[in-house]
Amino acid sequence: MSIGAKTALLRDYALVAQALASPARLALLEQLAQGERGVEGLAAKTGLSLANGSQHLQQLRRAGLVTSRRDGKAVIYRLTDETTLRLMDLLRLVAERNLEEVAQILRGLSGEGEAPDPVGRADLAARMALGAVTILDLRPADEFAAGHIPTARNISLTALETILPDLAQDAEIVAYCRGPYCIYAHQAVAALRRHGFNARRLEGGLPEWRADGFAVRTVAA
Amino acid sequence: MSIGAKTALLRDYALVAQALASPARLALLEQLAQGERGVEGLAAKTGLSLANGSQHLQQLRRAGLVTSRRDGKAVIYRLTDETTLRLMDLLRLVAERNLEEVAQILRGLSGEGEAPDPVGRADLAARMALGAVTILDLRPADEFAAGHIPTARNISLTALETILPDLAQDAEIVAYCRGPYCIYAHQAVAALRRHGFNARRLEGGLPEWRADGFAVRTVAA
DNA sequence: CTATCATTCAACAGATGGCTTGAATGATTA
DNA sequence: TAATCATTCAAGCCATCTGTTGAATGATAG
Repeated sequence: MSIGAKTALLRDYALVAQALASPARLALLEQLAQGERGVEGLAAKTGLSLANGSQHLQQLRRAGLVTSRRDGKAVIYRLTDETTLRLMDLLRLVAERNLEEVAQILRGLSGEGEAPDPVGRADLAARMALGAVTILDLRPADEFAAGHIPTARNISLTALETILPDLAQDAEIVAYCRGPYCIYAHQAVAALRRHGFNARRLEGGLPEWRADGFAVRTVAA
Repeated sequence: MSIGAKTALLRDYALVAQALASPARLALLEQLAQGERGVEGLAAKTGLSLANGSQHLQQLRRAGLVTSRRDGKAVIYRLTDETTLRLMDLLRLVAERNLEEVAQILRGLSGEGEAPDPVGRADLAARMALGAVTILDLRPADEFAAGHIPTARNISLTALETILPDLAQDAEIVAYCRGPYCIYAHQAVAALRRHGFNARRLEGGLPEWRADGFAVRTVAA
């Protein structure tokens, strides 16, 4: 009994890790961190087939990372709680520190120049109160509409060049996207810095900002 | 390039999760959290065959969770850093909150009575300064010898009954073992409370205590 | 009550993971 | 230099995981 309890516990803890152990499921979780969504939307966003996405979602549910409810004929999935965000961020942290390939990819995203340290979320909130910061949201328009940092401007990476004239050369710019796995903000910061702007990334993304209790604005549908 | 970078990053993050996704490897990590060890010792402690244990350890190394060095003809493994402890604890937290089986097993370990909240580590340190607490270390003697909380008494679960007369009925007792996965402390607390003692678990175990920077005593060999 | 539609299930093929056995490595020690 | 010893490698077997396809479910809308 006692010896079996330990085994059963380890098996269950491993089940949670197992749920995180697939690129497809991590992508689903990143999407779910933006807000709840139906199966079809999630599959489309992550490039999975419908049945495959559904199966991955069920695996996440068995591990307790997501829950689902019915809304009409659709099934809406959402993260069970924000602890999952911390798990995902720790996975990234360990990979970044200990896996050479990850460090190399991230260096590549930042271009030749050194990437400056990201801006802390409390830090950004303080600067926003002073009104002295330009915030760029690099996510697709629908995710921006579902919730974004107040005063942030939604812009795609490809359209970034076109708004350069709008930006004051001495402005302080902070870019963010989905969260710690998202690379758009890295690339945007690299591009802006190549043009001489003072740009940095936000630490984490919108989900982390929201989890910290900071204000989120939505666009009325 | 850009689209491939995202895929590669997710694959690497999943690799870290994959390393955690096996009961055998979680057991190895729990052991390694007590201190560095050779392959043979780790295999013996976790009940794995030598070759199998070696393969699991290599998988952990590929994911960057452990590192190894040679010492004479032995290979000594150790945790890369203490971030792994946080990952393991989060896995437990999610499982405890969201998986019914886990909650049920933990309730079973605590016996009929409600288990009191665990004692925080800073809390215990403060009480120790007042000298008003009895600390029990439930781990095997060799792990106790490799490092334990000062003033703690090493006692096995089976021998616990024999020391009951030593304990003052009104003493405050705090029990701990390997870490958040260890069940000895749960069981010891349940047994002590059945006998009317005021016993609680320490939050986490020795590795977490050490990671928080509190003093650890070792027994000279 | 029937038709519709989003989601899930079932069955399959291919790939990967886990454990065992026996041989190979590579640093030490005699 | 040869022998020893802890560890790792290689090969094989079985189990599990992944993604696909087509059918089944179950709630809504007509």
